[in-house]
Order: sequence, then structure tokens, then C-alpha cells
Amino acid sequence: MAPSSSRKTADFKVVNFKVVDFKTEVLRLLKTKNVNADPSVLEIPPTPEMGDFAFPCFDLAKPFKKAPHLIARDLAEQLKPSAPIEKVAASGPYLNFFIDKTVMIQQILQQIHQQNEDYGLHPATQKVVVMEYPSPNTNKPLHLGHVRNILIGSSVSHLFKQAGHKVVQVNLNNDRGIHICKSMLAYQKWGGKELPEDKGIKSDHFVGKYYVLFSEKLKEYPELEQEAQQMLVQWEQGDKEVRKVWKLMNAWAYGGFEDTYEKLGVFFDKYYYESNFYDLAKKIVEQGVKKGVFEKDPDGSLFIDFANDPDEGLHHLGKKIVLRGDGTSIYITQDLHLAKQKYDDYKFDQSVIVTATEQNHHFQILFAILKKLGYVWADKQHHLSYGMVYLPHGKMKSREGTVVDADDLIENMQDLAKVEIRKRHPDLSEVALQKRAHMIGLGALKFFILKVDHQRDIHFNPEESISFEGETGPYVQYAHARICSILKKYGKKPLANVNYRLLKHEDEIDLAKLLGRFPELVLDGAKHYKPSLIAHYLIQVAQQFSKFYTNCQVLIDDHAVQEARILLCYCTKLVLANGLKLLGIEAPEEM
RNA sequence: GGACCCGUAGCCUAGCCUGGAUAGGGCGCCAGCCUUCUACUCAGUCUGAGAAGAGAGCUGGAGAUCGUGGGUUCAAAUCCCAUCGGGUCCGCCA
Repeated sequence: MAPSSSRKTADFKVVNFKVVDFKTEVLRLLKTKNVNADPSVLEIPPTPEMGDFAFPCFDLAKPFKKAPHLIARDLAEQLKPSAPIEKVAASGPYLNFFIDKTVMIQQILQQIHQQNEDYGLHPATQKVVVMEYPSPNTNKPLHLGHVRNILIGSSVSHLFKQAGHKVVQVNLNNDRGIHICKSMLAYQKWGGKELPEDKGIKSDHFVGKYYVLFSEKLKEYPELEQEAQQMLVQWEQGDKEVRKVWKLMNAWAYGGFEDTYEKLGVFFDKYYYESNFYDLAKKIVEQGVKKGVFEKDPDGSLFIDFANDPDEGLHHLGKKIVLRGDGTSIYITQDLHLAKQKYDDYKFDQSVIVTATEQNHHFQILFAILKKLGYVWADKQHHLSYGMVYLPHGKMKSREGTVVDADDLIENMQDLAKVEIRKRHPDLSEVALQKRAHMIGLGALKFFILKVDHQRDIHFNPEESISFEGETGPYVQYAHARICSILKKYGKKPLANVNYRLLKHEDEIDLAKLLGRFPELVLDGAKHYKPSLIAHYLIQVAQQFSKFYTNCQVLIDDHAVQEARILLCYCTKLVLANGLKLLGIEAPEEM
């Protein structure tokens, strides 16, 4: 059995920094002329020269009985801006607001400096979110699909935590069933007393080897299918010998999984085991029969038929068996139970399950059934699904052995990173090289996968991902390392009370404004389950930083300017590090 | 037969939920800038070529019928309908 995770969910720190909300100030000013608006209508103008916030006047056309551009023009004349709003100007149908740059930059940089690694963390909401992923089968090692699953699940968990929610990360081990018996049978027949350590193979790969062997031998001995079925019956009857092999091989699988989880930097708060509840699951179905949700087929199986449902929108879901005629449970039976179990355990406000899009239909039915069963929490479930991951040579296929193994992939990425690092640092020690290769290799992989919207298919390109240029993890990491190098040269602790008036170059202003948007990006990312928003934001920050750095020298003789720019660098570094952390990526001090 | 997802420059991608100002990035391509090194010519300077960048950086340019057709709207990449192309699913497998 896998050890239950020793890691506790992080405690929540109270965010108590008082921030001047510029949007509120803008709305307050508008209200002086009886214009009531919601913060969400305020836009950010396409270019900074046009202002900091824009209020579109289209909606006022009807009540004011005037053309939008005239309303904007008149309001611009009538409104009397006061600090921190400097100016109001009409631009066509838009009313643009200019905030005092010094005040704005000071607000942003001071907040970042004060909150430090908590910048981006929102006040606790008391909302409990259960994240379930990657829920592997224990008959083979984790593959490329699991990698995407894990990266999304883990990153969304981080986002929820930063948004102030309490997150419980759970992992269901699909540890029983015919597929498990297949690898067990193959091991019994052809494995001898062989142990993973004898062969020097990672233990989960060792298990996977016998799963593949089963498929191969099946061509020669078709009766194996029957034997595996027989083994499953024996397992259910508690046959000592079968259970012994089962425990042994599952332990090997778990050992390997833990290693892969650790390499990917993920931890779980709770493991569920299908074997613990597969036969309890039928109870929930029995209750459904009493409620009249499920019907009985002549052969004894239980089903639900949405085709006759009063809700026409559910008709396409069709008929679904929920319990076999012999009383044994199937996939959906167990998921019904697990959903309830998770609620009983955590009383969640939201439950998220991460799987590939091929299971969309399954979860539609699952959620529909839970609703029929009358659970109040049925609507609090979310299926977070993701598209395929393709490799340059084509789609991965588990049956044909072209599947890309997670461990191999990780190792490959590290090797690619090593080559890049060696090019630049021929004399770096082996230990340091290994450490950097891990940071950069994994950073490249994670960033490449997470920057793409989860619904899209990905064509993973290892060489492109590892590049230090373009929209890549290493590019963002590099920006971070560069700043660390500057701060090191500076040699002192960056101060928060600098002369903010000196940060007046447009690249300085743009960078500071961008940094100020991080907290809202965290909320957006959590709301939409989209780590990709963070990835794209980080690219923007890294680009803007490079631009600033090119045009504004930091380490210069003018102490006051130097201090101000150092603070800006320091805050940029914090945002990059905090953002990368949301993606599960390390921010290296040197590369 | 039905359901869902995707379609944005040669390639990859953001924006779509919640309609608004020139559809934002990246790769590749073209033209430049900064720094260093190497080699060559030369008295030296200028210039040329190549390589590189712990400032792996920056600037500019070319490149888009937002799959197509219709509708709603003052306004559509965004909403609605239809259609085409790609993918996934519709199992008493998981």
C-alpha cells in the first residue's frame, strides 16, 4: 500500500494589507455625476497612453438620450478628478481615466514588498475544494497523459489555494479489476521469483512489463483471458495466494508512482483505494432503486434511462447500466460511491475531477445521476477534462508500446537541459549540473503543457520547450535568474521606501502596472481552472522586464534611481517566482 | 443516428464565458541595435566576414478572408442558426 501522504495542507495566512482600489476610485468619481456602474464594466485601454482605465459610454446612450461620444465628451468636462485620479479624457465613446503614476507604482511595489511570497494570496474564503487526480490504474507506470493530468490537477490546486480556498488533493488508486489481474497472472506464470531490484528496473515499470507480456502471450494462448477472469473471482473471494501477489505487485506500483509524483513535485492529502469500497458501492444503487431512480431489467441488472426523462436536455444521455445482473458493480457504480464518500469526508463546496476528455460522457451521466438521487451537492461537481498530448512521431498508444512513459520523458527533458547548460558552463560540477537540469528540464515540460488551454490537444515538442527563447519555461526562469544576478551584484537588501517619483520611464511604469495585475490573474485562473492564464501572464512579465532592463540601467551611480530600480527588479522577481510556483515550476537563482 | 470539444499569418498560441478602440504573443523569415571574441585586410583608423552573449537581451518589418454562409446588434473572433474540416465519446471496460 502506498503511504498516505504526510504532507498537510498549508495553513492560511491572513492577508491584511490595505490596498487602494483604483477601480473603486474611478467608480466613485463617476457617481458624482449620477453614473452608477459595476467594476466589471471598466476596461483597460489598448495602449497605456490612452489611460489606465476606460469607461465605455454605450450603455448610457439610451437613458441619456445622447450619442455615446457626446456623453463621454460632456462627462470629461464635468467630472472633477481628485487624487489619485489625475485626469479624465474622452476618446470617442470612451471615457479614459488617468491615475497618478507615482501613487499607483508606490501602491503596487509596496504591496509586493510587504506581502513578499504571499503576494497573490487572497483572503481565506472558507470554501473547501476537493481535487481528484490523477487516479491511475496500478498495472502499469504513469505515462504522458498522466503527466498532463498531474500538472493540471496540481496547478489548479495551487490556484485555488492562492484564491483563498481550502484544497484537499485526493488520488484514487484503481487497484483492482481484470486489468490488474492480467499483469498478476503474467507474473505468476512467467515471472518466476523475479524481483524488480534483481532486474534493476523501477518497480512500477516492472509491473507494467508483465501487463505488456500478458497481451503478447494472449495472442498465443487465448485461454489466458478466461484465466484472468477466474483470478478476479478468486481475488474477490479473498484467495490468500492471489491476494498475496496482488499486494506485492500493487506495492511495487505505488513505490514507482510515489517516485514519479515526487519528481513532478506533487503531493496528495488522501489516497482512496477502489478495493476498499468496490463492494460497498452497490448500497448507493439500492437506495436509488427505493427512490425510483433506477429500474430493474429482466436479467436482474439495474439501469437508468434518460431517454424518457422529463428533462429533454438529458435524453441524449440514453440508457446506462449501474449494476450488473450478478450484483457486481461497474465503473460508474464506484464513482457514485466515491463522490458521496468525498462529500462525507470533506463536506466540500466544490469537487473537481481531472481526466481526459474521452470521459466527458461518463461524467455527464454521473453528475446527472447524482442529481436524480437528490444529493444537494450534486451541482457542486466539476469535470475538468483535457485534450490529447501528441508527440512529434504521432499519438501515443498503450497497446502498441509506443506509449510515452512519464519517467522516460522526465529523464529526456533533463538530458536536453543538460546539453544546454553544458554549452554555457563547461566547468560546472556534476551535482550542480544535475540540479539545474532538473529545474530547467521540468520547468520546460510543465510550462509547455500548462501554457496551452486544457481543452486543446497538445503537440509536445521537447526541443522547442527547452529553448531559452520564445514562450517557454526556461525563458521565464532565465528572467528570474537574471534578476537574482543583478540583486546579487547590488549586494544589499532592497528597500520599500524609495523615491517612487524616479520610476517614470514608460517601461518602468508598464512593468509596475503589470506586476499589479497578478492578484486578479490568480482569481481569474482559479475561476476558470486555467493555469494557462498564469503562464501567459508570466511571459508578459518576463518580456516587459527584458525591455525595461534594456532601456533602463539598474546598477548606476545615481543612488536614488538605483534603489528605485532595484526595488522594481526585486518585485518582478517575486512575481515571477510566485507565478512559477503556481505552475509547480522552480525559479532558479542561476542557470 | 446523437452529444461534446477544437478551427485565429508558413507553424504554434491568447482573446470567446461577460460583444466595444489598431485581433495580443511566440517560432520561423527579413532589416537593424548593444556587448564580446575570433579571423582577415591595414602603419593606424574605417570597413567587411564569421561565431557567440550571466544583459541567451532589445528595436523595426513582412505575414490573418478570426473555417464558410446567414442572423441578432449602433457594434460580432466573441452571441444565435446552418454548414464544412479535425478530434473525442455514446460498453453489464476502466
